[in-house]
Amino acid sequence: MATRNIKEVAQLARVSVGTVSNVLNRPEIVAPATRERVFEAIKKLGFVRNEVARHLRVGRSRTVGLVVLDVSNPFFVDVAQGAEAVADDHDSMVVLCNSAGDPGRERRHLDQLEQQRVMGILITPVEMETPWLEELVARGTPVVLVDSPATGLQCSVAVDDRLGGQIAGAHLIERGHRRIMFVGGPSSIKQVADRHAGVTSAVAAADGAVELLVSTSPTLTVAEGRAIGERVAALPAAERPTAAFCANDMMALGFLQAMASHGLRVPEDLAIIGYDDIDFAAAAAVPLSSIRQPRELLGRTAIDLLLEEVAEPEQHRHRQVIFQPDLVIRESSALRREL
Amino acid sequence: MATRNIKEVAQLARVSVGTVSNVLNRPEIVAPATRERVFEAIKKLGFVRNEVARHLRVGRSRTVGLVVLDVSNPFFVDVAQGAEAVADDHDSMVVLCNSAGDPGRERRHLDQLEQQRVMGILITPVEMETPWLEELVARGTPVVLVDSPATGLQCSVAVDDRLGGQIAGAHLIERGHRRIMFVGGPSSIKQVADRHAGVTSAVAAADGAVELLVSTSPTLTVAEGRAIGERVAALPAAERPTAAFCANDMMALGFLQAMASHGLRVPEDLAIIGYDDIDFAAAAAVPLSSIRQPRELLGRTAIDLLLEEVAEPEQHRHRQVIFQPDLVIRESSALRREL
DNA sequence: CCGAGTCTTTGAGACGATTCAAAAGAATCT
DNA sequence: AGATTCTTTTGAATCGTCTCAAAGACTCGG
Repeated sequence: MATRNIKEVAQLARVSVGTVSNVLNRPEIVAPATRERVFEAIKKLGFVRNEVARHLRVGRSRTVGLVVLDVSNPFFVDVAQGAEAVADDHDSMVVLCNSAGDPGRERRHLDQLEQQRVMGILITPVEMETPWLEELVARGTPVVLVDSPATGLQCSVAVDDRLGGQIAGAHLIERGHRRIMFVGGPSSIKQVADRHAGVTSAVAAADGAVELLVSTSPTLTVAEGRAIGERVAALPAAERPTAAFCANDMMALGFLQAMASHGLRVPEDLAIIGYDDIDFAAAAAVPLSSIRQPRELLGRTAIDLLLEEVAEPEQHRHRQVIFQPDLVIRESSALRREL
Repeated sequence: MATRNIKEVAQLARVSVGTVSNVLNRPEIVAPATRERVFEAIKKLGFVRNEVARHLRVGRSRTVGLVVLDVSNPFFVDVAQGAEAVADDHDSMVVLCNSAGDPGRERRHLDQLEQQRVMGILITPVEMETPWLEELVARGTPVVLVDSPATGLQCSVAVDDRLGGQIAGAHLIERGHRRIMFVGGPSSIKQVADRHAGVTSAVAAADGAVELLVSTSPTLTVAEGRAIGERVAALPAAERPTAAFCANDMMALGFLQAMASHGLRVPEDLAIIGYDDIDFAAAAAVPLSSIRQPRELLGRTAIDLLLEEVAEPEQHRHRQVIFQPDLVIRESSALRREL
């Protein structure tokens, strides 16, 4: 209730509001004695600067919005932590928003962030075409796309998902698999589409000797992975793939659970490889092979690009940063299959 | 750049700023024809309402801060999702802040939130005594403590951690364990202290027949769990506990990994039970027994209490809501040990 | 003691939306 | 037509802070 303002502080310290403002923002230009008086008044009143008014006057905010596809996926949490670490050093704040794969929620979050006049937005869009994102950019909010296609309209950081898919596919083929399933999500998500394209090209390179099955689901969750796993486990052995490449580790974990509950052994009966290499992948029932992405680095780089654009809007040139994924082989795909 | 304001809209629509504001806030009191003209102007200019100015004038914000101990712990992510679901229905926004167990970071986040004049704060404090939190409350920001002690100064929601510890201890004792280790964190964290007290009381109830070892670490992470696990695995079998109760599932997962890498079988050589029952617990190398907490409900209830306090500050009475934890038995503690 | 520099402090506008008393305009009734 | 009521619209004041031109206070050399 008793929220004090600069004017009350000025009164108590017997100075003008301008001086109080100076003490707050450029203390070095205020005479030490005055400065001291003002500090005392601030402490006595319990004054806390109203960032809202400051922001209104100054015109730019110190917070950055980060809109992710799924907060319950540790991959995005790690990206967020990377971004936050950098923001901290620039006394900015990252507000984390969860679109949960829903374009409607995504849009509401973007609207809110724009209304708050955030400094900028980092986003992993739900869909490849997002007209309102482009309008938002056109109206002047800097945006950096995270782990997503580069449209040239803004900066982006991404990991080469096509390459990741290719590496995963090549690895399974090298291990002797000839019947591989891609367990994916909506192909409207660029990452999913690229990983799929990657594994497809690896299969194509194997000269027709390898068969690629595809199973998709609306979301990339543990539950969906388990559901697809159930269906696969129910197939007669001859029709079943011998390996599954899951679009992310969450699905892979669910898929793995389904195998276990149906008494199928991993990797003997079916090998699994996931994507992202989240920390929980190594702790799974069968430690999960995965395609590793530099998660924190992704977040750090994204906000670096944003801060760069904000600092020098004039001479800023949009850039596309692309990282390489790595293959991490664990037990779930360790076995070499006899042909 | 081209960020339009209400005045430009008014000009284009040939009305006063007051009318534009009315269209935005109480469209029903504006004549349909005028309303239409204003909407057109808004669309043509790409006007987006400046929430900062609005907030300054109106005095209350529509965002709630949620400060958690560890964003990388899915438990807190689930709490956050519960809170966000409710916030959504009240077109409010939850901003998630991570104290990462560091009182300094916690304080910085609280300062920032107070400066932003958020509607209120939900927090799982790092330490039991947090003087600046009390000052913040005294200055008028409503606070709800989440999963934390009730001081009477504000509302709180929690799960009975003592009971949870007791249930976990009783379960292990019932399974025949006589040498149990509590794998905990800093006892300055109330949850840890309570879970410890709970298991201690369960041991005491067993009439001296059971020995309780304690191992603590500075943080409740997978890495710390693994480190303690390494030390335990290195002990001669006779000195080793036969069961470990970990202060949360993250530590339990780390502990489990250490067992596996030292060739110790779970639950045969050593049983494990965790706390929180995060989704990944069931997907672990050995599915993890755990004490389940109503995670989303915790978040929902917390923000409900906050909204209630904000809506009627006068007649609001602070309340302490306490939920009961449940025991979930999985393979990691399923075995009955022969005495 | 004066004038030219330095330091400090002042205070009147912004910033963009909301509010609300009052004015203007329309409709109804006598 | 004039009085009365109801509906719409207006625009000045306000929220709390920052900015910046200008005033005031000091210092110092001549």
